[in-house]
Amino acid sequence: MTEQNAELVQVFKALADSSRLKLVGLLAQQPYTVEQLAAMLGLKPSTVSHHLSKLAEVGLVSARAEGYYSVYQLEKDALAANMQRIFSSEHIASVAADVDVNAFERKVVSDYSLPDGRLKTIPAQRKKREAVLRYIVKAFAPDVRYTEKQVNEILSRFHDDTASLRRELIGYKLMARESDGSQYWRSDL
Amino acid sequence: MTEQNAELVQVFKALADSSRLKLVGLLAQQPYTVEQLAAMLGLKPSTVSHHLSKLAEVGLVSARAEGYYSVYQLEKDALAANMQRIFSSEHIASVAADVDVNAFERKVVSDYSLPDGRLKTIPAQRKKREAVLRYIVKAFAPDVRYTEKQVNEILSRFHDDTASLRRELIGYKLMARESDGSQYWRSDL
DNA sequence: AAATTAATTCGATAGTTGTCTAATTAAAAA
DNA sequence: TTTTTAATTAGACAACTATCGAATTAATTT
Repeated sequence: MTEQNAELVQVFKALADSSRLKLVGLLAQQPYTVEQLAAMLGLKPSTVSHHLSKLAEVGLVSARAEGYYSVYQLEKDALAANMQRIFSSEHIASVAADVDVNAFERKVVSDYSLPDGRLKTIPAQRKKREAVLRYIVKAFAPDVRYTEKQVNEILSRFHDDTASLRRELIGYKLMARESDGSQYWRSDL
Repeated sequence: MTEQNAELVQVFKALADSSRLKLVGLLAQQPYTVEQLAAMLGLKPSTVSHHLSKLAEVGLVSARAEGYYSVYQLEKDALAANMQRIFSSEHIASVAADVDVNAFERKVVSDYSLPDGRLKTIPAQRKKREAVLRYIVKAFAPDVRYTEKQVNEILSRFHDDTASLRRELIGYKLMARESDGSQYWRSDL
């Protein structure tokens, strides 16, 4: 989900600043007031307050009121939990879960197709040729046997050079044929 | 050291972007070319190249040339190493190692001091009073016994209300005295 | 009640950065 | 060799943000 990603990005953003990283380091030792932290970092209290609220937004620190002081402390559990969460390998994988892994192949097919659906050319480059062939092979039904003539008939809807297309489909193991060449069928499933 | 901090900040910055986090997620599954990644993320190749170079700067990904493609892959070891490094509690502490923890107390003393070194007032607030007293007590030599008269003589260089200062020094256990009140000495070492 | 004081919020500014298009480089295909 | 093609670099623009000073709020001390 994208929200997963967004939440993670927020945590990283919160830590991706030198001043805030120092704040976390200081609060890891003991709680401090805003004024104390400001003096130690050489920043204005308003600036430190701003940083602390960013850290608090993602749950890394919390404040308790004491007199008219705000005493901030590190939420060590939240920090540890985030770290666990962030770097478990399953999660790394899921960060990309919502991106469209087929977008590249679709783009290639689109780039090589004319408005009427025929191919401009057969791509010379391996990756792109394969993408186009994987698209073309879908024009054949699964579990159906075709004669060479029928195969050419279908392939001609994509490009005149049906011989090349047929040879490549076999080469990439997207289609297979009888050793006597009498029948063809999809073998990409 | 500040460089430690700076390097860490760079790693966090590298991960603090939604697109780059997706790139890491994708490359965690398998290597890809820039063109493929661009299609999957819906970005221009130049943008993806820019992101990848940021990730490469901190060692999270690397590229190998293959034809005129650049095939990028995730440096899983570097990722794991960073994670270890980042979240070991010792390191967290060291992130703040170079900030001046005494800056707050020095600022308080400075704020309450006149140009001639005397106190404007004795701070009413506990934290600040303690900071000032810790500064004043340094005017007494360690391991020396003082009469009350000598104590007052020294304290009068800071403020006329020597009685209050003396009482507070005892109260904060920065100085001690004989039960008969005949002798005073530092007890803050 | 009046005056201090710590914290927060608001507005402004300077610096950073994500993204794009255009130009350049390097390598492969024709 | 000439033409494609993938990648990178450079330049530009818009969005974001770290920091500060001023104004506001909330709580304490006098």
